[in-house]
Amino acid sequence: MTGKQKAIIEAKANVLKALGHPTRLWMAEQLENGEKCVCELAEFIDADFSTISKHLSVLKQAGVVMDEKRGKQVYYKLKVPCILKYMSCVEAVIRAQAEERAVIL
Amino acid sequence: MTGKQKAIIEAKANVLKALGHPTRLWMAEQLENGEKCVCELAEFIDADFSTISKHLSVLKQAGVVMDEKRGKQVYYKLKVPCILKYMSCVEAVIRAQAEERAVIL
DNA sequence: TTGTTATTTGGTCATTTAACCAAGCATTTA
DNA sequence: TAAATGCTTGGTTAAATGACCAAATAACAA
Repeated sequence: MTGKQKAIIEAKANVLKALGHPTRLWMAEQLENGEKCVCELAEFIDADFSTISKHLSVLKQAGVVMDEKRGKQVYYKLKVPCILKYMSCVEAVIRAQAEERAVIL
Repeated sequence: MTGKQKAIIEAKANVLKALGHPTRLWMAEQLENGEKCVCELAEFIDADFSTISKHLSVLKQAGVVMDEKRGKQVYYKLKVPCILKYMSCVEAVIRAQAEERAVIL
């Protein structure tokens, strides 16, 4: 593998990793219907504000979202909306898993 | 959020997290063209065999791959091949990121 | 049966992650 | 200008992760 190929795979993995946390994935899904300010997201998350802010910064770092300050508030939106189109397949994965476990139990 | 919704988002995040490591993502991509035994994957990965084996078990746990022992070898394959269709979008994300950084630098 | 090959498992350790709290910084409101 | 609001940053800490080594297991070969 060349250095470039390695860098690409690392960047891709980083995007997946950013979405690989329940709170962050939930946030990204909320942004599917348009931008939201931090306070709107925070309303439904049971965690410290600083924790929420840090999760958003992980998503931003990875390139999943972008932010814009307007007045007192900061608005976040998806940068590349297709990122959530994937979820139908991810759901197929977990459905298969669930069925399998059901058989085992 | 109901307990079920929470469980679903956790399971989905778990799949993304499993793919969110360069080595594991690379492995999953290798399996796109059909099953491979551990030794075939290991050939190109500069890590201990035990490390490779553990990465595969993370992918298996998450439901991304399945394994089958045949003779002395264990073969792994994608369980739900669509899991990699996504990558075109992930690539769009990292391309956007790269362009942005290029502008900054 | 003994050895060899292919892979997994258990243990250890350094690093990273994610949570909280406290403090900091803009922006707006009083 | 002072106080309040909305969010981020820095510090701390416990838990999770990922790497390696050594040992275990399983299947085949000698």
